[in-house]
Amino acid sequence: MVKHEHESTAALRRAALFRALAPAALTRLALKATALSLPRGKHLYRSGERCAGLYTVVNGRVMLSIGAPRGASKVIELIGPGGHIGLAAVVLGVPETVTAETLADSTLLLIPREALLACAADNSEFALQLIAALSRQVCGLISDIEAFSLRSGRERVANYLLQIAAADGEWARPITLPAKKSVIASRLSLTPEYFSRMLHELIATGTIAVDGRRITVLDPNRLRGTSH
Amino acid sequence: MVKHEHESTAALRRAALFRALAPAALTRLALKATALSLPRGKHLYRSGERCAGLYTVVNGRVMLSIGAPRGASKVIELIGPGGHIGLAAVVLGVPETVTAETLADSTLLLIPREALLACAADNSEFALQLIAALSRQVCGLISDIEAFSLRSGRERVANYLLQIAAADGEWARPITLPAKKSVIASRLSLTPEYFSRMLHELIATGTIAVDGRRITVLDPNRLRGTSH
DNA sequence: CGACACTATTGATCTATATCAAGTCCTGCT
DNA sequence: AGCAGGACTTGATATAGATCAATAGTGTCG
Repeated sequence: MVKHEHESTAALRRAALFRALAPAALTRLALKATALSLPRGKHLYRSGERCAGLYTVVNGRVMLSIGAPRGASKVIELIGPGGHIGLAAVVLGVPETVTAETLADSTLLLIPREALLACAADNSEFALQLIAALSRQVCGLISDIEAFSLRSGRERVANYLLQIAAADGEWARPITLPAKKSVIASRLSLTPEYFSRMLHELIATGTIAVDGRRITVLDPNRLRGTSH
Repeated sequence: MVKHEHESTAALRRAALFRALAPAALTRLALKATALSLPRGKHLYRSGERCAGLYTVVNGRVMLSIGAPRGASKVIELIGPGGHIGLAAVVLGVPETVTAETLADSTLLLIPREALLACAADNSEFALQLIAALSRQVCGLISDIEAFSLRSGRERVANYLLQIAAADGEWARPITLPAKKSVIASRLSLTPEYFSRMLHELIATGTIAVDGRRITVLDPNRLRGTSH
C-alpha cells in the first residue's frame, strides 16, 4: 500500500502538470488517485461518456480522436508518458467530446475530478499550472487549425517531421513515428494513401529516408523549406 | 474618475469571465483596467506581437484570425460584447498567435497581465473561472477541428446557421450574420464563392431565405437534416 | 517455418472545393 | 441624384486530395 503510494507520487512528479506541486499536496493527490494498466487497443472512454477524472499517462501511449457518424474519425492528439487526458471536459463536468484509446500497453493514473478541483481551489500555484496547461492546449489547437486550413498536405507532413525531430533533439539520428502510419496520417488530416505519397515525394528529393516507422532526416534545410 | 471606475466595474460584471467575481475583487481589477475605444478596422494586435493584457469587449465586435505567409488568412473566432480576447497567450506570456481586429467601432477594457494573474493567485474562485473559460475554449476548438475535417462545407454552413439561430433564441425571427459574408465564409473555412453557393443551395430547397446579412430559417428540421 | 492478417504502397479515377473571370448589386459619399 | 468602390453572385475551369482497387511487404502466432 505504502509502496503503491510512493509509486503514484513518483509518477505524478514526472508528469508536466504536477511537477511544480508542493510535496505535501502531491502526496495528498496521489492518495486519491487510482492506478490502472490497460493492454493495447482498449478504450479509456468514448465520446459522449462522462469521465470520472483526469487520466495521467505513466507509460504507454494513448490516442485521442473524434468520431463522426459515418464511421469516419480523426486523430486529435497522441499522448505519451507525462501527458494528461481529458482535462477540459473533466473540469467542466461535461461529457467527453473525444474518444481515448490505448495504442500500446499503458499504465495510467486516474485522479478523481473532485480531488483535482479541491487541489486547485486551495492551492493557487496548482490552479495556475492548470491555467497554463489549458492555455498551451489552446495554442496548440489553434496552430493545428492553422495547419489544416492554410497549409498543404506536403507542408503538414514536413512540419510534423521537423517537430518530432526537434523534440527528439538530435538530428541525423533516426526518429521514430509514435504510432503506425495510418494513425499519423489521420493526426495530420490526410488519408493513409496520400500520406504515403507525400513521404515518398520527400524520399525522392533526398530529403528523408524511411525504414518502416523509423525516419531519418537527411536534409533538414530542404525539409524546413517545404514546411511552408 | 469615480465615474470611470463605475463604468469599468459595470462593464466587467457584464462579461462572462468576471460575472462571479466578488465585488471587492472586481473593483480592484477594474481599477487596474484601462478603457479604450477603437474605430472599425483597427488592429488590437497582430500575430507575433506580445500583448500587454487581456482585452474584454464592452461593445462592438472583434475578429480573431491567423495569417499565413502567402497573404492567406483564416478567421478563428468572432467576439462580441461580454467576450474576451487572447486569454491563452496572455497568461502564458508568449507572443500572440492570432491577429485581432475590430469589425465595428468598439470599446474595450484592457486588464494588465499582472493584475489578472494576481487576482487569480489570491482568489481561487476566479482562478476556477479562468480554468472553466479556457476549458470551454478547448472544447470549442476541438469541435471546430471536427467540423473542418469531418464535415462538408454544406454541413458546416447549416450547422453554423443553427447555432446562431439557437443562440438568438427565437426561430422564425430572422437572424443576422455577425459580419459580412466573406468573413463568415472564412470562419467556416470556405471561400466566399463557395459559401455563397451553399447558401443559395439552401435557398433553392426552401430551407432558408436570405436578405443581405439577414437570414430567416424557414425549415429548421430540414436545416438540421443537412447539418450532418 | 509457413500462413494469416494487418499495414503500407502504387496506380487509376473521381470529386469537393478552390480559383479565375465577369458581371450585378448595394452603399456610402460628394 | 449620381458615381465609385466594395460586396456578392454566377459561371467556367482547375486541382489537391479522396476514393477505389489491387498488390506487396511484414510481423506474429501456432
